[in-house]
Order: sequence, then structure tokens, then C-alpha cells
Amino acid sequence: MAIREGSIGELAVGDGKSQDFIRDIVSADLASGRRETVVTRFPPEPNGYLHIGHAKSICLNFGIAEEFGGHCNLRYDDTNPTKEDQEYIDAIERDVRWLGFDWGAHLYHASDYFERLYEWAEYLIRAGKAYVDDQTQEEMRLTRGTLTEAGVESPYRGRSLEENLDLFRRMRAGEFPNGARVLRAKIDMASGNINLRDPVLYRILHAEHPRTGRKWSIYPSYDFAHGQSDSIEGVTHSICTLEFEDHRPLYDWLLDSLPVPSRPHQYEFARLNLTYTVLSKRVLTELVRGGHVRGWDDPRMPTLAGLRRRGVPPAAIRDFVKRIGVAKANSVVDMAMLEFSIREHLNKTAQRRMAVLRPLKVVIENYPEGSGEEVEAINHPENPAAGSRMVRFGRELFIEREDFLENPPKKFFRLAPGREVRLRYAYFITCREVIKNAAGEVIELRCTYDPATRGGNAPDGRKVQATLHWVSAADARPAEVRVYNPLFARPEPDAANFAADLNPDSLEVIADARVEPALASLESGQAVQFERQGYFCSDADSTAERLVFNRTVGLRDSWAKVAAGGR
RNA sequence: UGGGGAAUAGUUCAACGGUAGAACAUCGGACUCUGACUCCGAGAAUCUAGGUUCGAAUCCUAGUUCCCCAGCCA
Repeated sequence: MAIREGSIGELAVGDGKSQDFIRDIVSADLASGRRETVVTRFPPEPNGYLHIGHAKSICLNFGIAEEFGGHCNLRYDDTNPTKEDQEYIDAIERDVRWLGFDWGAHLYHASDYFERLYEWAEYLIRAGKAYVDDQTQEEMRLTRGTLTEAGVESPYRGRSLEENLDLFRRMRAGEFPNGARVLRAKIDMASGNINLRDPVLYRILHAEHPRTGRKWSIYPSYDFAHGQSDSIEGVTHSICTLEFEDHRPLYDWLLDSLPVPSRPHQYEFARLNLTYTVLSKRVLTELVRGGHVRGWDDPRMPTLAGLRRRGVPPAAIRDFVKRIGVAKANSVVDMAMLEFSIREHLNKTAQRRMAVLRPLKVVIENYPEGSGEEVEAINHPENPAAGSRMVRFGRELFIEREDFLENPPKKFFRLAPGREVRLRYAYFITCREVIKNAAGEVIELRCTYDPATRGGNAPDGRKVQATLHWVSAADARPAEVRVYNPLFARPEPDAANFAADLNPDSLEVIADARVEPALASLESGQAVQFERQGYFCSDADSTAERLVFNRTVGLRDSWAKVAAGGR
């Protein structure tokens, strides 16, 4: 990751090229002396798994901190114990680390500040800026007004300081049942901004909190916790998504009303949307709970855990995030952009292997029976240091079923009756005979090879139009290959009715692929390219007896476009 | 006449009063023992209407369209 050079001052003025409006603000704050350091934070609520939308936020917050010489806190916004779980807390840390970021000692929890927040709530009561409201949830909803009509003030709004304090303390003491009362800020029931119509600051929740257990029976709302937590941590730039723009006046009101130790500012950017998937925690949770996918780490999921299991390198995600930029316009990024970043990274790093997904048997009639040999295959075409390996060749082979067509159309270069092609790293072969079963399906090809073309080149200089990958029938290992397609059938699925837009073919399981033996020892998490197919990795389900591979992403396939367009 | 935001190629971003540019996608071509990679090229945009200015994507005025907000979720 590029760390910009020079002092912070130089940086601010120096390279006049801005990257995005938030970095511009940070730069300007530093240049003007309004800020001396930069502290950001990534504040997930541990109520679900992190997804690629979070990656945008993580890269932004950690990235800015790193570039400007500050630091970024990982803070759990754990103010609602009814929705949170230790499983999510663990997953979040794992995923942020995997993405490549480190919060060092700066791991915090909003729940660490419960005592201080409580004191500030009493402070607000004493300042006449908060009151205990006895209205029911329903009454509050009715009296909040509408988008176009002012709300009406609660009959409890005028309570004395003493009564408010007494009631609030008894709320804390657990004297009242859930929902009986809330603490509200006393702001303006006629405000055009509904967040300012006496927002709820504390609610009664008799619930077990993952960190504070049963200690509390009241919990602060997001609004009452977030800005103050930022302030306690000395956060300078509190970067969140667009839907919190309306909350900024409340964020500011609270910080201005309380004796907080520092004054952070909130900035908002547009959250990430991606075609053919959905980045809503609610929908993702339903996908898991409803059994539409195999879990949070299903390789079809846009979660970081899913992307990891699928074989997506974290560096590719970081690169993707850098490419899409940061702005305030709602947008939907083309999945093709993510795939480009993944391929770009994997092309450079993944070693090449041969694997036949849908095998078609080939018998080389003029190849001596019972014998075999080894041919040398290079591991990476652009990196000689990756070396080479020996691959078994023999009389019986498998090639890809789709690499043979009995009646080839004009632009089809691959194997066909009477046609000669190259088997990569091995020999030229010519198809002599097509064998079919009773149903008329091609089940075997009888071919001949030219011994003079060993290694893949003809001494007489003749050319072939295609080079096919292959495996030796005697040596190849059977494997299951899981091919993933978009989770949704439409580029912009309807989140409200996501089930209707699910792609029924999002998972293709190929049960009987054949892979070269070297693949049996592929380490988990290690990316490989199956030549001419795509990038793959070993799945967590893979065992020595039963190999399982995930296709991370296919290679670009211009033939597929020609073939699809031709009919 | 509720409040808050946003509008630039198909998509995502730049351009900060001075030549509208990039990446992805698309379409050509070159190269190739991966129909991959790489390389070269092409088409493609300032929401609308006025105004200010020598000059407007940028400033002003009036519209239009889209997004967010009426949880004791975050």
C-alpha cells in the first residue's frame, strides 16, 4: 500500500492531486492547523458478518489514518445487546486482520464507556436538556408527527430535575420493565429533522450483554453513544455513510451540550453497492438463516468470510476499493470491476496447473500401450522464478468436453474430426475417430499423435489453431469443483423481496473433474490458475481423499462471447 | 413551500472559472504453447432552461429526477 511521502504539511499542500473529498478535508484540516493529528475509527455493530461494503469503510478509515500518520480505532458499537453476539465479535476481528489492517492497541467498545455515558446523561438532565418520558412506544410514534407535520410535546416533558433524576436512576436500578420509560433529549418537537424531535437517549433493556453481562438494565442509543465515544477516543474525523447525514445535527448538539474531552466531526460518504449481490446486513442475515446459502462464509456471499473462502485475495479487495473512489453520490458498482481486480492480482501470483472440469476421454492410438512419460510444464508464464514441474503423459488422457465439437462452427479453433491441435506442453494430436454411446453422445475420441512434436512444437514449423489443457487418465486425481455464479439473477435485486431475484444456478457442483496430481497437495488458501479455466483454491471441505476446489473467478473468455453471440 | 443529500461516457470516479480525463465494461487489431496475459486503437458524458463571464461541469436563478429520514436498530 502506498504511503505518501513527506511531512504532513507538504502532503497537504504538496501534491495538489486530491483523491477524494474526505482526504481533501483531512489534508485541509492538517494544513490549516485545525487538527494536529488524525484519528479515525471503524465502528461495526457486532450483529453480523462484515461484507465488502464494510471493506470500503475499513480501507477508508485505516487508509486515511495510515497515510496521514495517525491511527484508526476498531470500536464495537455494542449498545444493543439484543442483537449482538460473540460469534460476530470474533469474526469481525478476523476479517479486519485478513483484509490487512491492524488497530494495534486501539481496540475499544462503546460498552467500555457505559458508566461515563450514564454520567453524561445525568448531566444533560441537570442541564434541563433531557427528561424521562413515560409514554408508550405507540404514543411516542403518534406524537412524533410526520415528515410534513410537527410533533407534539410529551406530557412528561416538563418534569422537574429531581423527578427526572430519580426516575432515571431507578431505570438504571432495574425497577421498571422493558419499554416502561425512556430518557429523551429535550430539543425541538417541531424540527424538520425528525432526529431532533426529542430523540431517545436511553431505553430499558433487561438483557445479557456480551461484555457487561447483566450489569446494566438501560442501554444508550446509537446517537447518545457514538459521538461521545468518538470524543472519548480523540477521534478527529468520524467517517460514516450517507444515511447518518440527518444525525449530524444531533451528533453536534450532544457534543456541544456535554463536557466532552474532544471535538470530533462527522463526514459522510456513499456506501458501496455492487451489481448481482446485496450488501444489506438484514438480507445477508436472512440468506443465512433461511438456508439460501450454506453460511456466512458461503463463497457466493459478499461477506469477507465468503470472499476469503472463495479465494479472493485481500489485496484484490483493497485494490478494488481504491479504484471505485469515494464520493457522495449513490451508486452501484459493476461486479466486473471487482472481478478485474481479482484477476489482475491472481494473474500475477497464482501458479498454473492443469485440470479438466468435464472430462472427455482421448485415446492416442499410436502411442505405445503400457508406457508413459513426463513432460515439463512451467508454473508461471510471466515469472520464471516459479520454476516448472513434470506432468505425466500417456496413451489415455482427458480433455475438456467443450474443447471438442463434431460439427465445429466457423470460428471454433479447437478439436474436431480430422483436425490437429496441441496438447499443452506435450504433443500435437489429430482426431481420427469419434465414439458415441447408444444415446448418440460422444464418449471417447480416438486420436493419433506426432512424436516429432514432443514438447509442443513441430519441427516442420506447422501451426495449430488451438492449445488444449489435458490430464493423464492414469494419473489424474478426481475432484469436486464448485463453480460460483452470481447470487442474484438481476443486476440490482430487490432487497424487499430478495428471494424472488435469487439466481437458482448460483452454485454449480462438478462432481467428477480430473486434476493433475500436483493439485492434491495444494495448501488451503493458495490460489492456482487452472489453465484456460480460471482461478481456483482448495475449499475448506477438501480432504486428502476427496479434493474440493472453488472457482474464485473465471478467465476472460472471448470465445464464449463469440459462441453466445453466434446463435 | 417538512428536513437532509446527490446529479459528468454503459458503470465508478477526476477535472476545485481556462484543452472534459482515467479505470472498468464494450467493439476492433497485434502478439500468443492459456481464445488468458500484454500491447495498440475506437466509440461513448457535463439533468433541463435561463443568466453572469473573454471563457461555465464548476458561479447565480428557476426547474427536473433520484436517494435518505417518522426504531425504545445501527
